[in-house]
Amino acid sequence: MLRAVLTHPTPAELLAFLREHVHAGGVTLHLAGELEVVYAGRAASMAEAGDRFVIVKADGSLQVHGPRGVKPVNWQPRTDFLQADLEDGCVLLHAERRSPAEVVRVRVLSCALVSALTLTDDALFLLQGTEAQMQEALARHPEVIEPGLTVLDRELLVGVGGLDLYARDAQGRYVIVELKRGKAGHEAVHQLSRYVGAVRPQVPGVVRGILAAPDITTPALRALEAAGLEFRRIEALPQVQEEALQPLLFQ
Amino acid sequence: MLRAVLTHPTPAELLAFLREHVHAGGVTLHLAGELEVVYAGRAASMAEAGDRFVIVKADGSLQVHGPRGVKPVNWQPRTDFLQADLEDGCVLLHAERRSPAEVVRVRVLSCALVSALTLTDDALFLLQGTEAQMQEALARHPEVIEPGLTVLDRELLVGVGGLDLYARDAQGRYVIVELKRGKAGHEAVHQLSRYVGAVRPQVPGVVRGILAAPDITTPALRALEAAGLEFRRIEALPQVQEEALQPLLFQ
DNA sequence: TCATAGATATCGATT
DNA sequence: AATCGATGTCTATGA
Repeated sequence: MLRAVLTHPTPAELLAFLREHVHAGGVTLHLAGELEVVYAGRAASMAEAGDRFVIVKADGSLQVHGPRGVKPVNWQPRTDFLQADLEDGCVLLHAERRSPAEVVRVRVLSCALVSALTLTDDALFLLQGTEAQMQEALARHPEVIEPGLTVLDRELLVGVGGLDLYARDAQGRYVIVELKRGKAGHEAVHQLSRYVGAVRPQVPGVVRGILAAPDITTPALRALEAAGLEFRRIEALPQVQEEALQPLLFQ
Repeated sequence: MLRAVLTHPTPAELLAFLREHVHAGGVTLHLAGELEVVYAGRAASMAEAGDRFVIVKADGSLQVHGPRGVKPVNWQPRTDFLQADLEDGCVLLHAERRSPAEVVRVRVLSCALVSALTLTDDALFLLQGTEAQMQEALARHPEVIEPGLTVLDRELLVGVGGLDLYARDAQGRYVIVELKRGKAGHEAVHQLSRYVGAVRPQVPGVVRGILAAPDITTPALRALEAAGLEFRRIEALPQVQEEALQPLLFQ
């Protein structure tokens, strides 16, 4: 897994190290030191310098981190071109991307540590508690939303975007359900409103719209009610939690 | 800047290393190896294992990276509690956060490389090309949007949310301008539509809504026209670029 | 603290 | 390639 590591290399040593490892298959590079970074792309440009570290992964993604926070100070999700050079006695990392056109240039003023790792590809991976799981749970147990509700379809496409749940209530009225796994805001109300407006002309009778979420912002609730739509608080999904937790036990 | 580095430490050596450096001031840790990660918090929980590396920064932020992508596979933006222990002969990193309650546990099955760096705090930093700059530019030169336009206000609050620009056209009609620095989509149309709807009842006469952006998606343009709103393509902001560059010189 | 909106958002699915 | 929707989005800002 560990291919090589150097502490306090000279620019020439660093350049040789980078050239040896940067384009080798499956290699992740980690370089810490005093760096100058320039980014230009999309609509913004940026310049920045200080104690930083750079990570270059095998897929060509590059990120420059500062002393704080999860978010990199500069990054490039995918590079079409990646090269290391000497310029004015300093190593220069140059990463380019087309479509959108972007450049990140990292000048290494001094390097304290550089390492090359071989990370084998992904391992098993589980995620639960997503909106997809919430949708699955409520499709199976629509009575949590409202007694007498029958689910007709999930992810039904209407114009642009898809309805989370398309159902019929006890009185036979069509019901459109929009799900949010977190607190619902304006955009959820507009989404639901848009779907209801798209379905109404296509079916006879009343079309109800229900926003189902664990919580809703106060202004969003006002907007929802003003639009004649409904909110259902989803407190818990007991069946789902048990089912979903099972895989964890067999880890 | 480089405090310490170890290759292939035993669990006991690794534990001692972590305990020595993890709570020292201004230290960033980098640990690569075979890791098992469990996250639980908010609405989701997740389990995941494989060749990974962990970065713990001085602010307590923790991120676990896999072989691909800029985004970490697991992370914790801020930790209230961070601790390293031995469990079943493996080092276990335990990071907790209250409000929201979240836990990330990293079990180190094997460690190839661990390092401790001291990154001094931030350096100079420049950014340009933001929406705020675009707003400033168009407020000064509203003729780019439309000849005869007079800007009345910027960031005017109406109910919830704020108008980017509030203006009057050559015929004296009120105009609401929504800006996007990139390609405008649905959400920009909904935002503008919401603002226009909020302002209309409060002023006499016609209220126009203009979405000003370098580009717009086809569905968004259809929605915009259906709502009786307008699109203005903003190709370039020549005056702004010069002005915006000035502060750079004095940084 | 809550609510809103921007972001070089990233990422995956689907057309 | 373009577009849309979700994200453990994160982060800044204002009420």
